[in-house]
Amino acid sequence: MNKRTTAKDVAEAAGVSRTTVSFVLNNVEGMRISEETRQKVLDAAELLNYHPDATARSMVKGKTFILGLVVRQEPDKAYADLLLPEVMRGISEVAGEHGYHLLFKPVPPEDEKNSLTTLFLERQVDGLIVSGPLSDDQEIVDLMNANAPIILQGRINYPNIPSVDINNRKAAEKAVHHLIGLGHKRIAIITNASLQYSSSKDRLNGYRRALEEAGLPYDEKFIFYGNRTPDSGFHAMRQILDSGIKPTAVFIASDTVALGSLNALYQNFIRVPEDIAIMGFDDIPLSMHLAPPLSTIHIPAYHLGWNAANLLIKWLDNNEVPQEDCILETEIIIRESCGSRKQNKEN
Amino acid sequence: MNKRTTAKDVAEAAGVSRTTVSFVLNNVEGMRISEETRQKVLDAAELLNYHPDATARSMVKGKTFILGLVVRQEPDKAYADLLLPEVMRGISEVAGEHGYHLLFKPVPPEDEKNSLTTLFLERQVDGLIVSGPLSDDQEIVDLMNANAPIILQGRINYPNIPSVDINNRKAAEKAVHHLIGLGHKRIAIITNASLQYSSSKDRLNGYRRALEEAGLPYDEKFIFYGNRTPDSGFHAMRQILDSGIKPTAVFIASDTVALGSLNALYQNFIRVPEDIAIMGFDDIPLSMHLAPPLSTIHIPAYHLGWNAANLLIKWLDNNEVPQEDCILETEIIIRESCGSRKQNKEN
DNA sequence: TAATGTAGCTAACTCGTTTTAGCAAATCGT
DNA sequence: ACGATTTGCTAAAACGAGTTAGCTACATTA
Repeated sequence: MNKRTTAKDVAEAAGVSRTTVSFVLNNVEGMRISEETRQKVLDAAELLNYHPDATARSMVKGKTFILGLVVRQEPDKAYADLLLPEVMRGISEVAGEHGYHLLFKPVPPEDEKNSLTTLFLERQVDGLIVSGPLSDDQEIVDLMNANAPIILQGRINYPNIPSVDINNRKAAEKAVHHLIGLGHKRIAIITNASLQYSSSKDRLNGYRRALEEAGLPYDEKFIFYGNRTPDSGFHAMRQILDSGIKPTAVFIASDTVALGSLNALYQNFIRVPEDIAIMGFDDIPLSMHLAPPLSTIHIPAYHLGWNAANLLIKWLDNNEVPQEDCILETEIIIRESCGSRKQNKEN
Repeated sequence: MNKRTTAKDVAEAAGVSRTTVSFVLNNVEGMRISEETRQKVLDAAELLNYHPDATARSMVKGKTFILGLVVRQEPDKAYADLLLPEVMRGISEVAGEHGYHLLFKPVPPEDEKNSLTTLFLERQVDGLIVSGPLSDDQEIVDLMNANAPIILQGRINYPNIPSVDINNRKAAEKAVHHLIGLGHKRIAIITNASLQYSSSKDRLNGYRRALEEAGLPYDEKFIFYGNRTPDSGFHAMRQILDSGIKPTAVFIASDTVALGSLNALYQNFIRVPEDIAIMGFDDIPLSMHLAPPLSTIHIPAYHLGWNAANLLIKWLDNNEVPQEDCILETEIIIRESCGSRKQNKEN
């Protein structure tokens, strides 16, 4: 069991002090090191294959250089989320550029032991990005008040928490408006998740607004609930079919959920879009490959992650709390699942 | 800017030494602490909301309690992988139970700066799980020789590297055998990735074996290449259609790739399974929800992750290098994309 | 020649824990 | 009542870096 090589070993090999080794290897400004010594140190470090211990460095710097990405869901749902990887990719890209690593962890809301707070207070991470918070997430509020650097990917009912998000309400409105424009009057909705999540609530609100603006009735019998998984979409669609409400269109507020719904329709020999129109939400990468390709709302997931990471790192590096929220634009993507009677063809 | 509370603060508040605080909070065996002092310390820690600094603890323990999950792919492909989240879930579950966190990072093979080695030598992580290695991955060999705790999820051409895997060759053979059993004689293949990856090579070999066993010709004109993305599947299928080889069945060695292929067929009004049979591989969670539901080979992804994490943690905690490889069983899942003329119905 | 400056380096402290070795007081045995 | 043991606690070292303050030797200036 050979031990790690430390700065001390390099110092001895080069015949200088540890201090000098540190100065050379970190290119410390204002420190006068002769070119000769410099080379000796570099050669010794190279020879011994020296890599500074990140833990020790964290210790003295007071930073771990790790960002935490926390998803406010049960692990099975967190890992089933087909949009999240894109968000992660955005975060990971920025993190890498700035020398940060990414620690990923699903932390369900009521989880006590592995709580958000612990993650931060034990200094496992320098800061957190919390994806998909509840609209009333007290733990986040507490953390913010304790000056924890934390960026929301989503929204909570509490002011002044830096966040990166889309306008869910407006986007859902756009989606339903599209269905209405195609002549649909009996439009059901399957939510993306339970209404304790702000995104679910907002999307449902958008659905309602669109109906009301068009003078169509908002009827609770047309509301069904998904919970982020294809399975939940499967069951919700079965409920719709069993309910006898006979919608001509369904707005499914999550493409992941829509996957299961489409399967339920397929199994019942109901054709899309001929027999029923389906409008999704999220534009997960595979939506375009479904049969039929899914019309949906595009969320710039990569950019959400990118922006969240940038805000957080600016906070950490410059110690300046981001002030304005970052709201990115969504885009309606018309493919084939609504039967584009209008000859729309974006993307 | 209020400072963190340290063990020293707790000690002062409780009127004892830091040593005692440490003993009490860690329940150190064999150390005699009076119940009275014990309570004073616990109360003080509670009152001050004390959380021990993970970095300092790592420093003295010589462990970070972080596992690295490294994917041997470009970030865009790593995050597009629809099976990986299941593997992660398995790892994450075990890691959590043993007090480890999970650091995720795509590290493409030729990447110099963010290399695997750095991750380990700088002691960012205690050990690594490397997913999807190249069959000839020198960096992994070097790391192993440097005694780094590292578990492969996959296989490389080098002995004695602990790994968790499936028998790709046999599984692919099973898949193609199924197609042959249905009467197909003109069977094309789209690989899951480039042949530098061992899994791709093994699956292609399985395809070849199945054909040869059945006395069917192995023809290079029937081989097409995917690279883990739906897009690559789309293009490969287009090539098949353009090639004029007119297969009656295609074995696509990755469900993710198959997604794009199915889309290409859909766009060309080619029906599955009526006009062409499609056999997938991986059984990603959404395969069952596709239209038509995809027949495929089930990989126990969660359990691969679970086993990899367990091996790694055993290695780290007990300092015993796992000896035997762990090969999990696959299962053929017959759904509808091959047109089950035989009345098979598993799952 | 003595005072000042500067180039080139290092000793020693710091970060917040865990852990080893050991000390004083209380209890025990005879 | 005196030595041996046990109880209950603490001082100090260690982990591996970064960083501050300062030291020596030599060059420059008055």
